[in-house]
Amino acid sequence: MTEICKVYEEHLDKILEAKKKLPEEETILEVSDFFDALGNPTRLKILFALLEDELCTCDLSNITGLSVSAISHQLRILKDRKIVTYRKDGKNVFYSLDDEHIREILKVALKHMEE
Amino acid sequence: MTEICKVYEEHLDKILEAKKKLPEEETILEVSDFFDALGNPTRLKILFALLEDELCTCDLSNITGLSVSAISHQLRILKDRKIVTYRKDGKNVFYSLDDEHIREILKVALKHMEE
DNA sequence: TCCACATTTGAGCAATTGTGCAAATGTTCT
DNA sequence: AGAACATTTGCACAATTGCTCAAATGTGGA
Repeated sequence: MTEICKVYEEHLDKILEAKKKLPEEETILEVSDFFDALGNPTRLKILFALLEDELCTCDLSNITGLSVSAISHQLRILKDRKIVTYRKDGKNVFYSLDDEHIREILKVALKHMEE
Repeated sequence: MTEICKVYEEHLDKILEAKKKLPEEETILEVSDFFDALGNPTRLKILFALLEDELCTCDLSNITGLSVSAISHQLRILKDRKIVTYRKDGKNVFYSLDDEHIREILKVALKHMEE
Protein backbone atom coordinates (compact mmCIF):
# COMPACT_ATOMS: atom_id res chain seq x y z
CA MET A 1 0.00 0.00 0.00
CA THR A 2 2.72 2.46 0.95
CA GLU A 3 5.37 1.23 -1.42
CA ILE A 4 6.01 3.48 -4.36
CA CYS A 5 7.71 2.35 -7.55
CA LYS A 6 10.20 4.51 -9.35
CA VAL A 7 8.16 5.86 -12.20
CA TYR A 8 9.44 6.78 -15.62
CA GLU A 9 8.16 9.97 -17.22
CA GLU A 10 6.33 8.18 -20.00
CA HIS A 11 4.56 6.08 -17.37
CA LEU A 12 3.45 9.12 -15.42
CA ASP A 13 1.44 10.37 -18.38
CA LYS A 14 -0.22 7.02 -18.85
CA ILE A 15 -1.00 6.76 -15.14
CA LEU A 16 -2.61 10.20 -15.02
CA GLU A 17 -4.56 9.48 -18.18
CA ALA A 18 -5.78 6.12 -16.86
CA LYS A 19 -6.73 7.60 -13.49
CA LYS A 20 -8.71 10.32 -15.22
CA LYS A 21 -10.66 7.94 -17.42
CA LEU A 22 -11.38 5.40 -14.69
CA PRO A 23 -15.13 5.26 -13.87
CA GLU A 24 -16.34 6.59 -10.51
CA GLU A 25 -15.71 4.37 -7.50
CA GLU A 26 -19.47 3.95 -7.11
CA THR A 27 -19.87 2.83 -10.71
CA ILE A 28 -17.02 0.37 -10.30
CA LEU A 29 -18.74 -1.11 -7.27
CA GLU A 30 -22.03 -1.44 -9.13
CA VAL A 31 -20.43 -3.15 -12.10
CA SER A 32 -18.48 -5.36 -9.73
CA ASP A 33 -21.67 -6.39 -7.92
CA PHE A 34 -23.25 -7.13 -11.26
CA PHE A 35 -20.48 -9.46 -12.43
CA ASP A 36 -20.12 -10.94 -9.00
CA ALA A 37 -23.76 -12.02 -9.18
CA LEU A 38 -23.01 -13.87 -12.42
CA GLY A 39 -19.83 -15.41 -11.08
CA ASN A 40 -21.34 -18.36 -9.26
CA PRO A 41 -22.32 -21.73 -10.72
CA THR A 42 -25.67 -21.92 -8.95
CA ARG A 43 -26.73 -18.44 -9.98
CA LEU A 44 -25.55 -19.08 -13.54
CA LYS A 45 -27.62 -22.24 -13.73
CA ILE A 46 -30.62 -20.27 -12.60
CA LEU A 47 -30.01 -17.68 -15.31
CA PHE A 48 -29.40 -20.20 -18.07
CA ALA A 49 -32.60 -21.98 -17.08
CA LEU A 50 -34.48 -18.69 -17.21
CA LEU A 51 -33.23 -18.04 -20.75
CA GLU A 52 -35.99 -20.40 -21.89
CA ASP A 53 -38.94 -19.41 -19.79
CA GLU A 54 -40.01 -18.06 -16.43
CA LEU A 55 -39.76 -20.58 -13.58
CA CYS A 56 -40.74 -20.74 -9.92
CA THR A 57 -38.43 -21.28 -6.96
CA CYS A 58 -39.42 -24.91 -6.70
CA ASP A 59 -38.78 -25.55 -10.41
CA LEU A 60 -35.33 -24.04 -10.07
CA SER A 61 -34.63 -26.21 -7.05
CA ASN A 62 -35.48 -29.27 -9.14
CA ILE A 63 -33.38 -28.14 -12.10
CA THR A 64 -30.29 -27.35 -10.07
CA GLY A 65 -30.61 -30.15 -7.54
CA LEU A 66 -30.16 -27.72 -4.67
CA SER A 67 -32.46 -27.06 -1.74
CA VAL A 68 -35.34 -24.63 -2.14
CA SER A 69 -33.75 -22.54 0.57
CA ALA A 70 -30.40 -22.32 -1.21
CA ILE A 71 -32.16 -21.28 -4.41
CA SER A 72 -34.21 -18.69 -2.61
CA HIS A 73 -31.09 -17.17 -1.10
CA GLN A 74 -29.49 -16.92 -4.53
CA LEU A 75 -32.65 -15.56 -6.12
CA ARG A 76 -32.61 -12.78 -3.57
CA ILE A 77 -29.15 -11.74 -4.69
CA LEU A 78 -30.20 -11.82 -8.35
CA LYS A 79 -33.36 -9.88 -7.53
CA ASP A 80 -31.54 -7.25 -5.45
CA ARG A 81 -29.09 -6.68 -8.27
CA LYS A 82 -31.88 -6.30 -10.83
CA ILE A 83 -30.77 -9.32 -12.81
CA VAL A 84 -34.04 -11.17 -12.43
CA THR A 85 -37.55 -9.95 -11.82
CA TYR A 86 -40.58 -11.83 -10.52
CA ARG A 87 -44.33 -12.08 -10.46
CA LYS A 88 -46.47 -13.73 -7.83
CA ASP A 89 -49.15 -16.20 -8.79
CA GLY A 90 -50.93 -17.77 -5.86
CA LYS A 91 -48.46 -19.74 -3.79
CA ASN A 92 -45.83 -19.60 -6.53
CA VAL A 93 -43.33 -16.89 -7.36
CA PHE A 94 -42.20 -16.91 -10.98
CA TYR A 95 -38.81 -15.51 -11.83
CA SER A 96 -37.57 -14.28 -15.19
CA LEU A 97 -34.60 -12.38 -16.63
CA ASP A 98 -34.85 -8.67 -16.02
CA ASP A 99 -33.73 -7.36 -19.41
CA GLU A 100 -31.96 -7.99 -22.69
CA HIS A 101 -28.51 -7.01 -21.45
CA ILE A 102 -28.40 -10.16 -19.35
CA ARG A 103 -29.15 -12.32 -22.37
CA GLU A 104 -26.56 -10.51 -24.44
CA ILE A 105 -23.85 -10.81 -21.80
CA LEU A 106 -24.50 -14.52 -21.21
CA LYS A 107 -24.31 -15.05 -24.95
CA VAL A 108 -21.02 -13.18 -25.38
CA ALA A 109 -19.54 -15.01 -22.39
CA LEU A 110 -20.45 -18.40 -23.82
CA LYS A 111 -18.90 -17.41 -27.12
CA HIS A 112 -15.79 -16.25 -25.28
CA MET A 113 -15.46 -19.69 -23.69
CA GLU A 114 -15.52 -21.45 -27.04
CA GLU A 115 -12.30 -19.79 -28.20
CA MET B 1 -31.23 -30.69 -0.86
CA THR B 2 -33.54 -33.63 -0.26
CA GLU B 3 -36.81 -31.74 -0.13
CA ILE B 4 -39.00 -32.16 -3.16
CA CYS B 5 -41.77 -29.81 -4.14
CA LYS B 6 -45.07 -31.04 -5.45
CA VAL B 7 -44.77 -30.44 -9.14
CA TYR B 8 -47.62 -29.62 -11.47
CA GLU B 9 -47.66 -31.33 -14.86
CA GLU B 10 -47.09 -28.15 -16.81
CA HIS B 11 -44.03 -27.48 -14.64
CA LEU B 12 -42.60 -30.92 -15.33
CA ASP B 13 -42.35 -30.18 -19.03
CA LYS B 14 -40.62 -26.88 -18.39
CA ILE B 15 -38.23 -28.49 -15.93
CA LEU B 16 -37.22 -31.24 -18.33
CA GLU B 17 -36.83 -28.73 -21.15
CA ALA B 18 -34.69 -26.43 -19.01
CA LYS B 19 -32.54 -29.30 -17.77
CA LYS B 20 -31.96 -30.45 -21.33
CA LYS B 21 -30.88 -27.01 -22.57
CA LEU B 22 -28.65 -26.22 -19.61
CA PRO B 23 -24.96 -26.03 -20.64
CA GLU B 24 -22.56 -28.74 -19.43
CA GLU B 25 -21.45 -28.50 -15.82
CA GLU B 26 -17.90 -27.85 -17.02
CA THR B 27 -19.02 -24.98 -19.24
CA ILE B 28 -21.01 -23.50 -16.39
CA LEU B 29 -17.92 -23.59 -14.20
CA GLU B 30 -15.82 -21.91 -16.87
CA VAL B 31 -18.33 -19.13 -17.42
CA SER B 32 -18.67 -18.75 -13.67
CA ASP B 33 -14.91 -18.39 -13.28
CA PHE B 34 -14.90 -15.82 -16.03
CA PHE B 35 -17.55 -13.62 -14.43
CA ASP B 36 -16.13 -14.19 -11.00
CA ALA B 37 -12.86 -12.70 -12.23
CA LEU B 38 -14.74 -9.57 -13.31
CA GLY B 39 -16.73 -9.38 -10.09
CA ASN B 40 -14.18 -7.61 -7.94
CA PRO B 41 -13.53 -3.86 -7.69
CA THR B 42 -9.74 -4.14 -7.83
CA ARG B 43 -9.74 -6.41 -10.84
CA LEU B 44 -12.31 -4.21 -12.57
CA LYS B 45 -10.15 -1.14 -12.00
CA ILE B 46 -7.25 -2.98 -13.55
CA LEU B 47 -9.36 -3.85 -16.57
CA PHE B 48 -10.84 -0.39 -17.02
CA ALA B 49 -7.32 1.06 -16.81
CA LEU B 50 -6.15 -1.39 -19.47
CA LEU B 51 -8.96 -0.30 -21.81
CA GLU B 52 -6.74 2.69 -22.66
CA ASP B 53 -3.31 1.18 -22.96
CA GLU B 54 -1.02 -1.55 -21.71
CA LEU B 55 0.38 -0.91 -18.21
CA CYS B 56 2.92 -2.53 -15.93
CA THR B 57 2.31 -3.94 -12.45
CA CYS B 58 3.78 -0.86 -10.83
CA ASP B 59 1.62 1.53 -12.90
CA LEU B 60 -1.47 -0.42 -11.87
CA SER B 61 -0.43 -0.24 -8.25
CA ASN B 62 -0.24 3.55 -8.57
CA ILE B 63 -3.56 3.80 -10.35
CA THR B 64 -5.47 1.66 -7.88
CA GLY B 65 -3.66 2.77 -4.73
CA LEU B 66 -3.08 -0.83 -3.70
CA SER B 67 0.21 -2.57 -2.98
CA VAL B 68 2.22 -4.00 -5.83
CA SER B 69 1.76 -7.38 -4.21
CA ALA B 70 -2.02 -7.13 -4.12
CA ILE B 71 -2.05 -6.12 -7.78
CA SER B 72 0.24 -8.94 -8.74
CA HIS B 73 -2.02 -11.45 -6.99
CA GLN B 74 -5.03 -10.12 -8.90
CA LEU B 75 -3.15 -10.00 -12.19
CA ARG B 76 -2.39 -13.66 -11.74
CA ILE B 77 -6.08 -14.46 -11.53
CA LEU B 78 -6.81 -12.37 -14.64
CA LYS B 79 -3.91 -13.99 -16.47
CA ASP B 80 -4.92 -17.53 -15.49
CA ARG B 81 -8.44 -16.91 -16.73
CA LYS B 82 -7.19 -15.55 -20.04
CA ILE B 83 -8.66 -12.11 -19.44
CA VAL B 84 -5.37 -10.29 -19.67
CA THR B 85 -2.16 -11.12 -21.44
CA TYR B 86 1.35 -9.79 -20.90
CA ARG B 87 4.71 -9.09 -22.43
CA LYS B 88 8.00 -8.73 -20.62
CA ASP B 89 10.25 -5.76 -21.26
CA GLY B 90 13.35 -5.71 -19.11
CA LYS B 91 12.39 -5.45 -15.49
CA ASN B 92 8.82 -4.54 -16.36
CA VAL B 93 5.87 -6.75 -17.22
CA PHE B 94 3.25 -5.03 -19.33
CA TYR B 95 -0.33 -6.26 -19.14
CA SER B 96 -3.09 -5.73 -21.66
CA LEU B 97 -6.61 -7.00 -22.36
CA ASP B 98 -6.62 -10.43 -23.94
CA ASP B 99 -9.31 -9.96 -26.56
CA GLU B 100 -12.27 -7.98 -27.85
CA HIS B 101 -14.89 -9.92 -25.88
CA ILE B 102 -13.61 -8.35 -22.69
CA ARG B 103 -14.02 -4.85 -24.11
CA GLU B 104 -17.48 -5.70 -25.38
CA ILE B 105 -18.64 -7.17 -22.09
CA LEU B 106 -17.30 -4.26 -20.04
CA LYS B 107 -19.10 -1.89 -22.39
CA VAL B 108 -22.44 -3.70 -22.18
CA ALA B 109 -22.15 -3.90 -18.39
CA LEU B 110 -21.54 -0.16 -18.09
CA LYS B 111 -24.53 0.49 -20.31
CA HIS B 112 -26.59 -1.85 -18.16
CA MET B 113 -25.70 0.21 -15.08
CA GLU B 114 -26.92 3.42 -16.63
CA GLU B 115 -30.50 2.17 -16.90
C1' DT C 1 -60.26 -21.36 11.32
C1' DC C 2 -57.07 -24.99 10.22
C1' DC C 3 -54.23 -27.44 6.96
C1' DA C 4 -51.05 -28.04 3.14
C1' DC C 5 -47.67 -26.34 0.54
C1' DA C 6 -44.50 -22.55 -1.63
C1' DT C 7 -41.39 -19.33 -0.31
C1' DT C 8 -38.49 -16.49 2.56
C1' DT C 9 -35.55 -15.51 6.40
C1' DG C 10 -31.93 -15.82 10.03
C1' DA C 11 -28.40 -18.37 12.40
C1' DG C 12 -24.43 -21.02 12.14
C1' DC C 13 -20.52 -23.08 9.99
C1' DA C 14 -16.97 -24.57 6.69
C1' DA C 15 -14.71 -22.94 2.74
C1' DT C 16 -13.02 -19.24 -0.10
C1' DT C 17 -11.22 -14.64 -0.92
C1' DG C 18 -8.45 -10.25 -0.84
C1' DT C 19 -4.89 -8.07 1.17
C1' DG C 20 -0.24 -6.89 3.30
C1' DC C 21 4.11 -8.52 4.78
C1' DA C 22 8.42 -10.65 4.07
C1' DA C 23 11.16 -13.35 1.33
C1' DA C 24 12.35 -15.09 -3.21
C1' DT C 25 13.12 -14.45 -8.12
C1' DG C 26 14.29 -11.79 -12.42
C1' DT C 27 16.63 -8.27 -14.84
C1' DT C 28 19.81 -4.51 -15.83
C1' DC C 29 23.81 -1.91 -14.97
C1' DT C 30 28.40 -1.00 -13.03
C1' DA D 1 29.84 -10.30 -8.40
C1' DG D 2 26.98 -6.87 -6.19
C1' DA D 3 23.52 -3.09 -6.10
C1' DA D 4 19.02 -1.41 -7.39
C1' DC D 5 14.58 -2.05 -8.65
C1' DA D 6 10.29 -4.68 -10.67
C1' DT D 7 7.72 -8.56 -9.98
C1' DT D 8 6.11 -12.82 -8.01
C1' DT D 9 5.14 -16.01 -4.32
C1' DG D 10 3.78 -18.14 0.25
C1' DC D 11 1.88 -17.24 4.58
C1' DA D 12 -1.41 -15.46 7.74
C1' DC D 13 -5.60 -13.42 8.94
C1' DA D 14 -9.92 -10.89 8.63
C1' DA D 15 -13.92 -10.67 5.86
C1' DT D 16 -17.15 -12.71 2.81
C1' DT D 17 -19.70 -16.51 0.75
C1' DG D 18 -22.81 -20.52 -0.05
C1' DC D 19 -25.04 -23.90 1.97
C1' DT D 20 -28.16 -26.38 5.43
C1' DC D 21 -31.37 -26.44 9.04
C1' DA D 22 -35.19 -24.72 11.52
C1' DA D 23 -38.50 -21.41 12.00
C1' DA D 24 -41.37 -17.77 10.06
C1' DT D 25 -44.41 -15.91 6.52
C1' DG D 26 -47.72 -16.05 2.65
C1' DT D 27 -51.54 -18.06 0.11
C1' DG D 28 -55.49 -20.86 -1.23
C1' DG D 29 -58.88 -24.32 -0.15
C1' DA D 30 -61.76 -27.37 3.03
